[in-house]
Amino acid sequence: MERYNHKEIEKRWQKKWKEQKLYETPDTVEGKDNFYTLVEFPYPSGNLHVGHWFAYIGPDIFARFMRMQGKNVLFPIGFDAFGLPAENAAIKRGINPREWTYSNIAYMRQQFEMMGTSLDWSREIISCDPRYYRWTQWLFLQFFKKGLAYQKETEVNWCPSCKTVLANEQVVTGVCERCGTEVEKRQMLQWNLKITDYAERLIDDLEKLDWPEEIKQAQRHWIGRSEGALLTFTIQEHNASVEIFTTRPDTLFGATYLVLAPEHTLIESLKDKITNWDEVEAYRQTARKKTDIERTALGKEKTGVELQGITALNPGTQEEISVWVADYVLSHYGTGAIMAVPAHDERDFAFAQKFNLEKVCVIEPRSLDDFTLRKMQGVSGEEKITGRAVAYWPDAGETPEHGFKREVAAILAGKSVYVGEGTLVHSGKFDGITTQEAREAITKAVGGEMKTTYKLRDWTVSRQRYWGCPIPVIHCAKCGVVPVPEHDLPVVLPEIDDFIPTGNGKSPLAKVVDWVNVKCPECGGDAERETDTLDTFVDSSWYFLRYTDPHNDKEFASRGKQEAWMPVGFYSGGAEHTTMHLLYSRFFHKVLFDLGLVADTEPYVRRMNRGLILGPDGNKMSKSKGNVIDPDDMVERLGADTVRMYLAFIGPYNEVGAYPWNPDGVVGVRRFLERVHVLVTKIAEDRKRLKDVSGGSVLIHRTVRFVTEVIGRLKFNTAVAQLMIQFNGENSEPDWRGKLNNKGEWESMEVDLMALKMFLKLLAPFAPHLAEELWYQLGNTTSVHLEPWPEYDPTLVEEEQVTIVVQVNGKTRGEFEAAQDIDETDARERALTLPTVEKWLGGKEPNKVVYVPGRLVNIVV
RNA sequence: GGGCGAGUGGCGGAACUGGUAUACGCGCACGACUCAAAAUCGUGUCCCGCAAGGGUUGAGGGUUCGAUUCCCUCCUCGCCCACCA
Repeated sequence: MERYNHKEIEKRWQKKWKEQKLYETPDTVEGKDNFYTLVEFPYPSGNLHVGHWFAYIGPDIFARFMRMQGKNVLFPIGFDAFGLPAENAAIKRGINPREWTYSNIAYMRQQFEMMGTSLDWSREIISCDPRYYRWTQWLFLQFFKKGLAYQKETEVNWCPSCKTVLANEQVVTGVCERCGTEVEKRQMLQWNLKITDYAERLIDDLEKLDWPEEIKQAQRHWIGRSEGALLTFTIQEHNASVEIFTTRPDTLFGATYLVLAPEHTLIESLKDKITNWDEVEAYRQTARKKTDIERTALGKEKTGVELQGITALNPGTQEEISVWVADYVLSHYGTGAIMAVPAHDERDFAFAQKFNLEKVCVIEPRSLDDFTLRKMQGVSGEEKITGRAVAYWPDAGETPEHGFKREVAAILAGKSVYVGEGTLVHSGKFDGITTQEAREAITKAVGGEMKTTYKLRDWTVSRQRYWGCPIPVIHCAKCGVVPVPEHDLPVVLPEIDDFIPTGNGKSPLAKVVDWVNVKCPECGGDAERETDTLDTFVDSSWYFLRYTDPHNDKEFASRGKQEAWMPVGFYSGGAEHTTMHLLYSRFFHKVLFDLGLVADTEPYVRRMNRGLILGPDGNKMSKSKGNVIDPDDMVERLGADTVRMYLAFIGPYNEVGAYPWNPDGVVGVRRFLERVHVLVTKIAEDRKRLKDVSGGSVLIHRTVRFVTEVIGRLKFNTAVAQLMIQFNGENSEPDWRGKLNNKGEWESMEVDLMALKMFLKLLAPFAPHLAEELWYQLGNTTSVHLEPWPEYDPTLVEEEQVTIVVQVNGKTRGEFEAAQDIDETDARERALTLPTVEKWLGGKEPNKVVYVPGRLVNIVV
């Protein structure tokens, strides 16, 4: 008998499947529903690591399962091929980015094939292919025409030493990754997409999605909706005003100063009136140099400068208040200016403490409840009280009520911050009303407006990089920004040799004079091409649509083909894309919907973030740590089926866990597959042992039910466990598979052919090569992967006889066998008469008996 | 600092809507086969205890006849965000 030769088996079937085009998906199949399974397309970094395997194996199992369930399954693949690493490789090693990318893709393709994935390669897309990015450009133009793509001075990371713009990932703790120089902020004219216009819909439409709650929650936080008010403060004597945003207009009467962000334009316009301009300007300069990290890391200590010579009028109190500039106010959120209420905001409180500014308390907490007070055990037994903004220990012997009063006194005296709700005080005619009522009342009274703001900022898509999709616009001195006419698309990325940045912040493309200089499509005069390229997140914001119609050269995807497949039924990917890619592509899809280009407003029905595979030492795999598992090597030694099945077995696929690769764990799976191989091969050699019994054993039916249910929930690890139980047999069950004795010879038992076939079908999604091999060995002549998924017999899986557990006071003291549907009276009777139970009762009468039908009796004494 | 998630044997993990905690795999121990070893197969394997029995799902409290599961507090780890007015 031949040993389990995984190399030979896997290679042979991979070739056959390819010849048979087993996994090519037609757009429609008579009598079958379509189902779209998607995995984020990979970046062609060079080779597939174990993480890629893990990423694709789960969905591959699922896709194979869905196919056998009778669905016409789209499971496509492509490459997210633009991006920085290709350009870096070009600069460092003098390789052409295109060649680098395409040779990586070629290598990765054959690795994917080795995995035994059921991907449909006929629909492959590559985002750096002009046939693809032509449509990226076309879509960009649709955004532009709708006013959703615009140019604006936007902040970039600038390395003064390399004289280049840096991507966020090139800035490590505030310094340039390459040269270690401190990174500066610099304003540059950049293309942005107006995602903020869609903020509300992006939040509201989350409701209807079948996504894990934590992903939705993360997106809500990212978008960051907050309800508040815009209030206007006039600048005394200078005929100017400042608009501020606050979520707490009810605290207006406690606003004792204003703070402007260093970048606020008003500062510049009041230059003449500000008497300490030099000081102010110096502060602004320092703030500009600071990176975000510095602004926050040194962060707790507040800094700022008063704008001397100007004051503002608090529209509530009509009192003059001072105006400050401080970098704890962010220019890009709200209006870039705040009213500071030190008595009721922790940051303002800290600032006021430092600069000795007045604090006016305008809210009085009504009761303990306003503090959301909690009593708890302290270290030495005393009680600690926490409120929204306070946490303190009452003095010895003090009751919580005393502590509360003391704290209220501290708040009223301006010695403590209180950010909770309560009743207004020191607020003129508004005294006595609740903070909730006051929000709108005060806003109205001072002529402000209620306003919803979002943390979400517009999406800057300009990149000063070569290896990206060219932005299809032309700058004409006369006509301004002119879109490239659609019939001139694609704007092809020119082949160049010099990828070194220009030094003035422009993309290397700016040096390609022939390419840059064009005639204006409108006036025919001299004009220049835009030299920025698009963020790669733009490429990946619509790729799932292209898969539905990958070869279309008339449209980005025809409406009919889209509708055959969209929306994506199941989308699997990494947790790192929760707020970026997932949000961007949802935004894209909504815009396309509004343009009448797609049918749904949401692209993905179901989303799952997968876990992470760690090195054997429990750390993230990295070359420097030497804990990288090379999948090629594992496949060589153990076979793709083993690696696949081990990855399925390693932990629950639908949870964002981190699973260490255990080299010893893999051998367990390999041993299992070897046993399966030996068994089926032996049986196939000795056909007369096969017995075609109708029905199959009870165990196989239960296994079918279990595996079916669990694959649907993506708990592949338990499915594998059940397949092992099935194969090893269960003591209580008649052995379904025959048995080998110690010498590897058959005991004279017949094998249930039906059960064996069902087993191989269940195995097929996990170990597709081995299952196929054994399936043919049993005499079948068509692929196991084309078989319908086995069905279980519901009458067989229900147990008539069950074990009912008997507890006394919640502790298990015995059990008895009974019919599944035994009624309460009988169950109670049986339980009470068990000798062990009688012993534990010790003659006492039970107080109560709880009966859980078909499961347990709990006797309480 | 905030948000989200997780803590179960020596290890990865299982346990459906609260109902026999530790399935399955690894490891380990013993046994069979072998001259021997590897491989393979079999048996055992949460802890304490000779046993009867008792204890155990990060710690403490609560709800319940019954809690890994629900609630509260705390601790630890992971991820994301980080002065968002």
